[in-house]
Amino acid sequence: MDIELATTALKALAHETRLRVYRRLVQAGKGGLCVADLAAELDTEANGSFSFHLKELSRAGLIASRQEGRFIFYIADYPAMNDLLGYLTEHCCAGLPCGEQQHACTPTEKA
Amino acid sequence: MDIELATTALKALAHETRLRVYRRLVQAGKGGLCVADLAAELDTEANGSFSFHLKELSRAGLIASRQEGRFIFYIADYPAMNDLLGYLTEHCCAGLPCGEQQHACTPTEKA
DNA sequence: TCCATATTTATAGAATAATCGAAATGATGA
DNA sequence: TCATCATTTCGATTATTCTATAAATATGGA
Repeated sequence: MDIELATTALKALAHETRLRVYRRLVQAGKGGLCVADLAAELDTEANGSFSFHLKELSRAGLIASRQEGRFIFYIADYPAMNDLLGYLTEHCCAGLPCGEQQHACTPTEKA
Repeated sequence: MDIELATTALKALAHETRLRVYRRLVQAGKGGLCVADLAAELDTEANGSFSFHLKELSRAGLIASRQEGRFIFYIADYPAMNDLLGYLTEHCCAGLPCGEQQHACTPTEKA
């Protein structure tokens, strides 16, 4: 993780719609959600603006997509998330013990 | 943590200068660093632009300040950081076991 | 008091990002 | 093939954020 990648990811998350999309996908697990369902759940429309935000999250490497018939499913990229969180807290607290724990979230096959 | 606070924090971090400041302060521990030292370490200048970025991080609740003589020390707000990280990963992976660990970083008195 | 240092505030212009509506693409089933 | 649904692309407009510069405030020392 370098600083450019990190700011791109943070910028992508720094928007209400995108943050809600991302959190919902993180919660959805490995199966992901298709655009229409995602929009419905977040009480918004699957229009140009929504598509733009999905692309921003994709571009930042935070989510990926997969086509299934005429639906496109988006899925959270868990390793990318863990990298970002790790980057924020790296070498914290001047090396003194502070109860630091690396965050880890690696979904199982079933999820 | 609500979504507005979260986007404010992420927006604050989504800038190269501010992210570098923040990471440096997280690493500095409870003592923090004064503006001039911070700027020197990050190879930038303690000018209006730098001050603006510090204020953005402050406004977002990510850092705090304390005056000591004519120096102002900035300090990372660790609980705020932990709240933000927790917010991003809340209820991840559809409730299935995924090795999730809450991040925790609570500096000791000495730090 | 006067000066130097540390930091912030103010303001304006430049750069970036967000929103909207309409048109375009691509997959599916009748 | 045609109509339809799901989604993206494009272009214009508006809003937000960044940078730079100068001036202002506050502190401590001569």
